[in-house]
Amino acid sequence: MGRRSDHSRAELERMIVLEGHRQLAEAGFSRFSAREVAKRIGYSIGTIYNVFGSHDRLILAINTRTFRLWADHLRARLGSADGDRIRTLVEGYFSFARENPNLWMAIYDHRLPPDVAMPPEYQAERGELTEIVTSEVAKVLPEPARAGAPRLARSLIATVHGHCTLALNGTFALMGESNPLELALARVRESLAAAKA
Amino acid sequence: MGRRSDHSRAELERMIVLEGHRQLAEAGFSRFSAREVAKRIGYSIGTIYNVFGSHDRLILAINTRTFRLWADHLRARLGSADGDRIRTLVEGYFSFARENPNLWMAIYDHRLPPDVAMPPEYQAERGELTEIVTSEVAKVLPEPARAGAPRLARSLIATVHGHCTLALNGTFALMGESNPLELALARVRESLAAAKA
DNA sequence: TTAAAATAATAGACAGTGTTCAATTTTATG
DNA sequence: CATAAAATTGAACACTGTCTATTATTTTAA
Repeated sequence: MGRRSDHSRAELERMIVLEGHRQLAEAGFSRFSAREVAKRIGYSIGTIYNVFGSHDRLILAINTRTFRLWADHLRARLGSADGDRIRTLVEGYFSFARENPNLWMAIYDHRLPPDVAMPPEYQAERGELTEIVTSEVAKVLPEPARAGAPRLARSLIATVHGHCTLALNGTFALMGESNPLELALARVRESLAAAKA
Repeated sequence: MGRRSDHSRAELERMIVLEGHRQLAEAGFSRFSAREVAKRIGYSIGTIYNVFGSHDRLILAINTRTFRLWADHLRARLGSADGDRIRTLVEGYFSFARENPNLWMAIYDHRLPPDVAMPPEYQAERGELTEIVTSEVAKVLPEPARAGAPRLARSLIATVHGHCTLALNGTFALMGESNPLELALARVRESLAAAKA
């Protein structure tokens, strides 16, 4: 059959990503099924492969969307932030991950094979996220230290990421730690204080 | 058939874990196959399930072994360390992950379902690893701050873990960062310095 | 020594998965 | 309307983890 409804190709693509997003959020990375996505939007598995080409590229498209939602989440929080924007940033990192654990973890669960290229949109959304952090870090640093903001921002992202990962996968609970967020924030503050001096 | 060779049950268990370890190191978590493990040691898939009961418990057994090797790796490095034991620790964390990327990542790739319990040996090996770090952190802290060593150690593990994760999955390379290890070490030093003051 | 019980191992069946692709149906165009 | 183009299908393939009835061996008991 050919085009069977009023959906353009772009709209079909959106439908698949949207339903895929829903599925990934519900089932998690390991139980995600492209067949199930197709079934739920009333298409067959072949259509998914015509549009996305592979499982990897479908996941990539879904993760790109997650990145965008995550960046939106941070921007919204920063928009209505009181003075402590660094805390807002760390809390925003954690809260998105906690509110969307399967989606957030899927970003890091998915390791793309060497033969499949990273889509430009994916890299763009990812870049925006780091840009948000970098600009906030720069704001907090005194003029002479500001040149080091990008590098410090990457490092602070890694620091918060590590705390968030171990929080979500239960490692901190196993270690008897009940407040990973405050732990992460303390580390970030120390590093910023050191950069100021 | 019954026992067909001179392998005791415990020896068979070891054989499976050993070959599984090899497979996991080669293929990585997503391409790991219990069937392939069985085939390579000359047994059938059923035997794996008689011994381990499920895919999850096999992975758990393999990851337990990885934890032990990792702890050994750190102990060996600390044993022949010069004065800078903190650097040795961070470097040991990174070097094990870099030398065994698939095994190291598999530890965090594997999310065990809520219905399968964590084996005591798993938790024990994991505990030893954090103990190594905690004791080194305690050594570096002045007497009055030493009570906070366990909590700080957890946090520093998370910090280094985050840097190591983003290093191995290519995020740092994408961000243009070429030396994640030194970044991690700098953050750790800052936090230790802050704890001393 | 032989019979019974316990153990070990197998291989096939089942329901899934990602992937491919020839066949088919729908739409658009001349 | 006829034809070309595009979109969609679903069966087939080679896998996967999991379960189970069957068979073979070893151990134990009589």
